[in-house]
Amino acid sequence: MSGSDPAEVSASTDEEVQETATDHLGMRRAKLDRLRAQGIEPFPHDFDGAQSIGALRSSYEGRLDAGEEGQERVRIAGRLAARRGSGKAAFLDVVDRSGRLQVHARIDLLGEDAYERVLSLDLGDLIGVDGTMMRTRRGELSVRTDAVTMLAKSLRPPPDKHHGLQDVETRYRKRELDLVANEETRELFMTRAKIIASVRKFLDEDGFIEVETPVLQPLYGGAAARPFTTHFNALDSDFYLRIATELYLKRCIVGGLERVYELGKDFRNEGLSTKHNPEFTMLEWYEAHSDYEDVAARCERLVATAASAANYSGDLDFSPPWRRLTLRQAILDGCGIDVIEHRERDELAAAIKQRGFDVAPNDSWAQLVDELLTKHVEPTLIQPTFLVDYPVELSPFAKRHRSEPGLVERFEAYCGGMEIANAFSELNDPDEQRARFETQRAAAAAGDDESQPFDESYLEALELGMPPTGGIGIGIDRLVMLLTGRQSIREVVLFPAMREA
RNA sequence: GGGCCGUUAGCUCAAUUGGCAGAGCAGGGGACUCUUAAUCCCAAGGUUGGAGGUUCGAUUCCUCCACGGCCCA
Repeated sequence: MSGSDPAEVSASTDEEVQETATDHLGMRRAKLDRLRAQGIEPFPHDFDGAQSIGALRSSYEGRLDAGEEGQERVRIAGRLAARRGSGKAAFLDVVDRSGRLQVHARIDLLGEDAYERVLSLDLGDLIGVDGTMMRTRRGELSVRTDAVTMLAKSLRPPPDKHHGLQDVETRYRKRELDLVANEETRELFMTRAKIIASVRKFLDEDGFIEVETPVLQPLYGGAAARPFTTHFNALDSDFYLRIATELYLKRCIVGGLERVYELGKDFRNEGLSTKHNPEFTMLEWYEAHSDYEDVAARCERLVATAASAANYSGDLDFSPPWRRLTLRQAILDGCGIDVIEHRERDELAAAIKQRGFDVAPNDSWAQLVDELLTKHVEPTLIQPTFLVDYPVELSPFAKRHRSEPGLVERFEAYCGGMEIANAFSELNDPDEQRARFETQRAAAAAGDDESQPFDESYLEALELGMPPTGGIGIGIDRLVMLLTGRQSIREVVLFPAMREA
């Protein structure tokens, strides 16, 4: 944009401003023009040396009595959130990521022109403030300013200064408005970052290395889910967005990396709900020479660590050890049906009907078990609980149980009525893995669109030899929901998936 | 996919049986040198989500559509 012509700017006089009194954008643009006409750059390039408001507040804790003025020069930067008074002295509330601080602006310290510019600031403008620290007579820590700098003019009005932004749809679609208006939202996403940082630190300190495996995959796998499909132009072939990182991470274990983790997005082409966003953040780790018991122990320690990083203070008790019970026992407790006693499909279906529950006519034995788990057990698992020892039919990548026939060494972690983790002693016998893929192929042929595609290159990797390995996937968004007390995944994802407006 | 609820000023919310669509905040003009949801005075601000229908008259009743929330599948 070229420099504005003062002659043109003068056309934007007070009469014209008055004419468009409720044209918020127009009013703000007029002020922008006026600043430029005064030779003031409304979008300067930098503003060095601003202190964090939160840090400044802490450092003045217990310092300065009410009405007292300090000597230290300070500089803060943030968004103008409120203004009180005007005549010859005004109070501004400036908000940065760490908090809010009052600024006292006086005409005798700023001079008439600068004070006039302070009065013409709009709520939402980004400003820098220089001055000295003081406490008002009522004890409010404040900056007594002698220089206010426009850092970026805001051309749109911010949401209500007191009620914030309430409309859920707008909060999700325009998260920046939510972040500007609602301190709670800012805090939530800072907490989310602390949780994720604590997870990385925990694993790094335990000798894991963070790796990055393909998001775009020629074949998807590692979970029961439908994928997103895309076209790779240069290769002229269809690719999939990953639904899990599992198979590539185990290839890293085959390669000798011993302890690996990946923290990133998975994509599942399925419905949206308060617990499902189609792209979501997953943590998976794999550790050589471990089994699912070792993984469970690490999982409960990791979650407890994350809870403390989040300053969690709710009703859930994450301290290890968590409750452990078998899947069989959990379903028996939850609905009085012993799924292992009824190992045949029709037999189980009869038992379920006898209990008065519906049975979908085409569900397999495994699907019936999964249905019982999801409907009757999962909602009751509030305190952290490991359900252990799953049927082999539900777990194509888990190693058969060392003592229980027909079961695999697998657990799922449940908390707050939600599944948050899924783990197993990894199947490393390539021939058995091949047989499991064959079973999946048969399921696919029978119409199961969540079955595992046959992955020959994964089998080749296993044939090279994978050490005994334990692995896990943890849903990070759900973990954040639990640790921040949110009921919807959309509250903890910055920009959740939304239908086009 | 089904059920229920919602959509009104920039934001937060009202509006009686179907009878001129209102307030607070923000924004505009003015007063104010310790306010903090500042206060006081004045003026302004609307295609009531969209399209139809019923009616003399629709924010209100009906149908369809869009978007969202909650619950169910």
